[in-house]
Amino acid sequence: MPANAAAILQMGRRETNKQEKLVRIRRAAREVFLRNGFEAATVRDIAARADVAFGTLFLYAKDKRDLLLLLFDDELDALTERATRRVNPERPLVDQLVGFFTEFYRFLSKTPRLSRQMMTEITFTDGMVAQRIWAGVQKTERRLADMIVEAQQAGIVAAGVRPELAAHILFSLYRTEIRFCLAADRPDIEGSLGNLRQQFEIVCAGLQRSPERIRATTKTLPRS
Amino acid sequence: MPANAAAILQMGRRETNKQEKLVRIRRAAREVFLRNGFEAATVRDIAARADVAFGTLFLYAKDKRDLLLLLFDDELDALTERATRRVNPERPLVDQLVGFFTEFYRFLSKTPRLSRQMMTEITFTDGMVAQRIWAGVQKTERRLADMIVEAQQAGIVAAGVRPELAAHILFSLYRTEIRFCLAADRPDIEGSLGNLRQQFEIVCAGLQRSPERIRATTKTLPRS
DNA sequence: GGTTAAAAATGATCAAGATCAGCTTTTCAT
DNA sequence: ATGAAAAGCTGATCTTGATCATTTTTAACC
Repeated sequence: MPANAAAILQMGRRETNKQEKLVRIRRAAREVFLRNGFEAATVRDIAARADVAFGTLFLYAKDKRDLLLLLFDDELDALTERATRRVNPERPLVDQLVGFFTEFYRFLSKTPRLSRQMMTEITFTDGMVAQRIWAGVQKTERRLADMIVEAQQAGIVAAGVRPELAAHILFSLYRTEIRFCLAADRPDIEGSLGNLRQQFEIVCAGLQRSPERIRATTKTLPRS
Repeated sequence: MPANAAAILQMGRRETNKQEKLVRIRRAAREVFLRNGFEAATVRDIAARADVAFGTLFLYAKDKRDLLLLLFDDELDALTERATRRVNPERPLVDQLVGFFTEFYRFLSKTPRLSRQMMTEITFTDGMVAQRIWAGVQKTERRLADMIVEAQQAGIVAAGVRPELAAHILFSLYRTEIRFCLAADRPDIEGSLGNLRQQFEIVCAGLQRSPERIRATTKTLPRS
C-alpha cells in the first residue's frame, strides 16, 4: 500500500474514487454477466452490486454493450503480449501462428458465451470501451504482420506478399473459427485449433509463392 | 389473379390471411428500418404501418432482430442462384470466385447499414427467420465447394484439398471483408472486391499445392 | 476557513421490446 | 346450419435500458 500511496495522493481524491468505482463496476458486471448471460443480466443488478446508482454506470460505459466490453478491455493487451512471447521462431510458420492464437483460445474459452457475445458486440464501434478494444485488435494484427516480415526474411514467405494482407487473412480466419467454436457451452478448443491449422496450412502454402496471377481455367474438363 | 386464385382457394382463408399479413409486415418493416435504421426503428411503428396489432408481429418474427432478418430471408436464396449462374468456368478460378461474390456485394450494398446489421444479428441462431437464413448460408458454402471440386478436376486445385475446407476459407474471408465494406454509408464496392481478390489470389495459390506440411522455420535469419 | 465553480453521482422518468390472458375468426364434423 | 375446438389476433401490462434535471462532492482560489 505505501508503494502506490504517493501515486494515489498525488492523483487526488476525485481520480481515486473514479478508479475504485471502475473496479467495483467491472467486478459486479463480471459477476452478473457470468451468472445470467448478457441478455438476462440487468444493468440495475450490476449497479446494485457495484454499490453505485443506476445512472452512474453510464458514466463508465456508454451502454449495456459497452459494460460487457469493459470485462475484456483491460486483459486483451496483456493477452497479445503473452501470445507474442509464446511464438517460437524455431518452429514452422504454421506452428508459430497456431501457437500465437492458442493463447487467445485459452483466454476466450474461459467464458465462452460472454466471449462470443463480446466479439459480436464489438462490431458497433461507438462506445468508449469499444474504441479501446479496436485499438488492441489492430495492434494484434500488426504483431502478425511482424511475424510475416520475419518469415519473408527467412525466405518462407514470398517477398512480393504484403505483410498486412497476410496478417489480415490469418486474423480473419481466426475470428470466424473461434466464434464458431465459442458457440458451444463446452467448446472443443483442440478441435477448433485443428481446423484453424488446416486453414493456415493452405494459406501458408499460398504465401510461399510470389503473388503472380494464376491463369488456368476450369473449363478444360467437362463435368463428371 | 385467376392464375393463383385456385391455389388461394384450396389454401383456405386462414392461410391466405397469414400470407397477406406476412407481406404487409415485411413491407412495413422494410420502410421503417430503411427510414430510421435498426436501433431507432420501433416495432410499434412497424405494426401500425402493417396494420396489425403490436402483438401480432411476434407471431411472425421472434423479436425485433428476427423482424430485420425477415427482409433478407426471401431474397437470399434467389441471390445464391444468381451468383452461381454468374460464374464463368472459362475464367481463372480467382475470377470465378470474385464474380460469385460480386453478386452478393451488389445486393447487400443496396442497404449497407441494414445489411451489416443483418450480418451481425444473424449470429444469434434462435429465432425462426434466423434458422432459415443459416440454411441458406450453408447452401452457399456448398456451392463454393462444388466450384472447388470442378477446379480439382481441372487440376488447378490439388487433389488432397478438402473442398469444404477451401469453401470455408473463402466464405470466411468474404464475410469479414464485406462487413468492413458495409460499415461505410457509401461503401466502396470495387475497392473491397479488389481486397478480396488479393486475398483469394493467395489462397488459390495455396490450393494449387497438395497440403503437405511446410517445415521451414523462421529462425535462420537474425532480426534485421 | 470560506466561497465558488467544475466534476461527478443520483434516481425519477420516459420510451420501447416482449409477454400472455382473453377475445375473435376459421374450420370441420355432425 | 350449428356447435365446438383449433388457430390466430389483440393490446394492456410488465421489464428494462437509457436520459437528464437536480443534488452532492471535490478542487482551486483568496
